[in-house]
Amino acid sequence: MATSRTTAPAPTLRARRRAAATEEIKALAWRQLAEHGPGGISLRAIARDMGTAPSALYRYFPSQSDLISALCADAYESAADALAAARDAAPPGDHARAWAALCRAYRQWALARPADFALIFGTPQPGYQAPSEITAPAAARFTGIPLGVYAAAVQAGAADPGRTQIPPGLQTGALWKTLLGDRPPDGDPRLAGIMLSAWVSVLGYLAAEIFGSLAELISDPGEFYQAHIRAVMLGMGFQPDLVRQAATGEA
Amino acid sequence: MATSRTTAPAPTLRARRRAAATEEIKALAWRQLAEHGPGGISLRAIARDMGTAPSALYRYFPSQSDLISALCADAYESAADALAAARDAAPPGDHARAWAALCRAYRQWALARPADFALIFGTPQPGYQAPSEITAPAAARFTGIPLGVYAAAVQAGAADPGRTQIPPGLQTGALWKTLLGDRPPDGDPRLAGIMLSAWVSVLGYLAAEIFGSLAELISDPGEFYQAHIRAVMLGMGFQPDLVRQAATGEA
DNA sequence: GTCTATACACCGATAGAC
DNA sequence: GTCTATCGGTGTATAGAC
Repeated sequence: MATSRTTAPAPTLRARRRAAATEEIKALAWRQLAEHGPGGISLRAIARDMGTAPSALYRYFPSQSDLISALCADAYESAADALAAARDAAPPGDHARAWAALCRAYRQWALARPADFALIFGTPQPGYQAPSEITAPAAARFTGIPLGVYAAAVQAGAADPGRTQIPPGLQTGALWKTLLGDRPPDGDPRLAGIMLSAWVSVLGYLAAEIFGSLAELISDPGEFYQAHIRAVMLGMGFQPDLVRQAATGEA
Repeated sequence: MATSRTTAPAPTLRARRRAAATEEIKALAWRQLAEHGPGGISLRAIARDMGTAPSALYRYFPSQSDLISALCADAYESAADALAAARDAAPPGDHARAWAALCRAYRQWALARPADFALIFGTPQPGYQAPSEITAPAAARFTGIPLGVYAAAVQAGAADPGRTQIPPGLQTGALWKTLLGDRPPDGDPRLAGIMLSAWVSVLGYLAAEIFGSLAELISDPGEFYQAHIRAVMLGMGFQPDLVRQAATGEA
């Protein structure tokens, strides 16, 4: 154990090489994910592309499941980044437009990275499920963004939870604790339930569009998505006139 | 071609044996689907369970894709049966309760047969997509049931499309033609769009619950589903007082 | 028409030499 | 850390007996 006097985090060239290899593995896995879908991630193919032996990869990821878990976390981070960017780019005062922008960014992200979307929200892979200790932080950041936008909208009076029929006291899952832990429920306790119901409605549209069950039903998905968002916003208690003017602009 | 004077459909013991074998293959495939998820359907395992050679199965299904297509059609039929049963069991006059019963049956079906749900609404399998000439009829029957219930509710005055923000003229996909072909749009043209938006919201909840992205967020999925259904019904223009009394009973 | 037998290429994972 | 070799598994396809 006597390598050096300082136990400070040395750059450790070895560690850098290892991190680079790990990133290369994930990048190639991500390409396979996009091309062949989840379940089409082949360690052998990755090794072939890297010019190494398949068994060498097991030094970086103990199994294929661990590799996919890492991809799941990255996908959540990617989605959260897209939402955060849309939130920050919205004009500060218009909360209804901010929510609509969030929904648009959500769809744009899902359309741009359908494999990531499927990895997170689609059919779980047969054997494993993403260990929540890896996924949970990224998932909490992802879900926390629309929650924050909606809470701000309610506080500013752009949305009124009283116009909904969502009862209070619905959220008691583990993730809500990490989600709302440092933010005491000073507002309406129904708020999280309303947001989650709406968020799930948006997810439903995206799943239907991206997984294909919507293609033969409608001709203009973008226009239909706008209408769907409007309906969802009304269900959340947004002011109807704000909804009407917020959901314009390309979907 | 001179087998007999009558070209009438003889029972043809051979054909019966073939049909029985086909059904056995599908049953075993369905079991694998439930146990190992889509993509885990192995022709070799089916052959092993049947005590025959793997290649023998190719006489019944030209490829694995055709087998899965058959399963897709069966899954759609199964879901449509569940919805139709709920519709027919509902008290004739109460249209709001009929819609809520439809949603409950939808969830019950999805929970009872998650593999079928994933097969139809989950991540599409990498290589093939279900040929619409096989899937479309069953899918049309499935989607037509909630559409009929909602149309009846609107006609009876239980729901008012004018309370929504769904614009008309959204539905122009191929399936809508077979869906509404024999039923001219005598009613509100927005009707189909409203129903589809709501149906997709319901699907979103089910996808989130069954695919696992909802588990760590809420503790009582059934109660949350009820609340979600209420919100969706409001978005469809159902009378609020009818919504309040319709969405009671176990979810 | 039906089935058996076989060959091919691919996969994840492991053991052990270097 | 990387390699070779190997195991058991898979879907696909073809040849040929009955």
